[in-house]
Amino acid sequence: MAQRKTIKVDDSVVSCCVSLSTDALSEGEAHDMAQIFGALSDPARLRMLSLIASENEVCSCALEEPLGKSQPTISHHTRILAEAGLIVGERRGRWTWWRLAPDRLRDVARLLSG
Amino acid sequence: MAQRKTIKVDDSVVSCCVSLSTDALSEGEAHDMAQIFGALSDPARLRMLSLIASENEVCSCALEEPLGKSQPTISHHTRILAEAGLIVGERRGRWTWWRLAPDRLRDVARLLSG
DNA sequence: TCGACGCATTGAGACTTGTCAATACTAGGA
DNA sequence: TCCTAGTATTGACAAGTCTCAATGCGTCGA
Repeated sequence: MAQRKTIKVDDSVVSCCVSLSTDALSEGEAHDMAQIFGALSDPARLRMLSLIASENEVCSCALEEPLGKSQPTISHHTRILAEAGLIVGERRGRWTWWRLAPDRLRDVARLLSG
Repeated sequence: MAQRKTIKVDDSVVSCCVSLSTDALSEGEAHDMAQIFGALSDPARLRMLSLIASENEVCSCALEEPLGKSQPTISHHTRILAEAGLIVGERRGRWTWWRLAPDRLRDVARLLSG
């Protein structure tokens, strides 16, 4: 089995070298990757990501109307995306602004194609 | 809103042009993408994919022992991966052989980094 | 200090998912 | 035609997820 380095970011494996197609994943690596893909496995969250990506930076309050979800639901989803390291929130006064975690999607993409 | 073409493969959106970071996803696109990521959101399925990728072609019977799951569970997971278009099964005699759907992971990767 | 506003958390209900025992299906060999 | 072996399907249960109403927590302006 080839030697392999992994990088832990926000308590989840992102990879410089981890890939599906090299050799068998450990249980731990599989668990961490599954969490990231789980965050991407909900239509509402994908649309949120898409909105944030296209606007560069979005206030939580600006997500309720286009998604048609209640405020607690939006908060729930932003939390899941943030815990997966996909978005980053910054509180400015009363508002929380969300933006994509830089290069994070690219890292995940590398897991698949690497 | 920019014009955009999509390709349907196995009843799910894979993209030549769909991307998270262009403009807002429709509900339909988000649903289809969520199905693919949902297939990737289970540790057992990720390890299955990894095993298949590293062996090039794997018999169903060769997945039970390394994953420590029962035969019906293995069958359940292979079905989900196949329905997401990530693996392809071929029956030869009594055995079913699984391999990665060519370039499918790369297509999904492009959804994220495109 | 108080009220209003934006967001987070809690609790509950409906729904989905992962798992396995039991059973059915299908192909090969005797 | 049987019997056996590899898979697929069904049914059931536990665990997890999505959603929203109600409530709590900070922050700003008056």
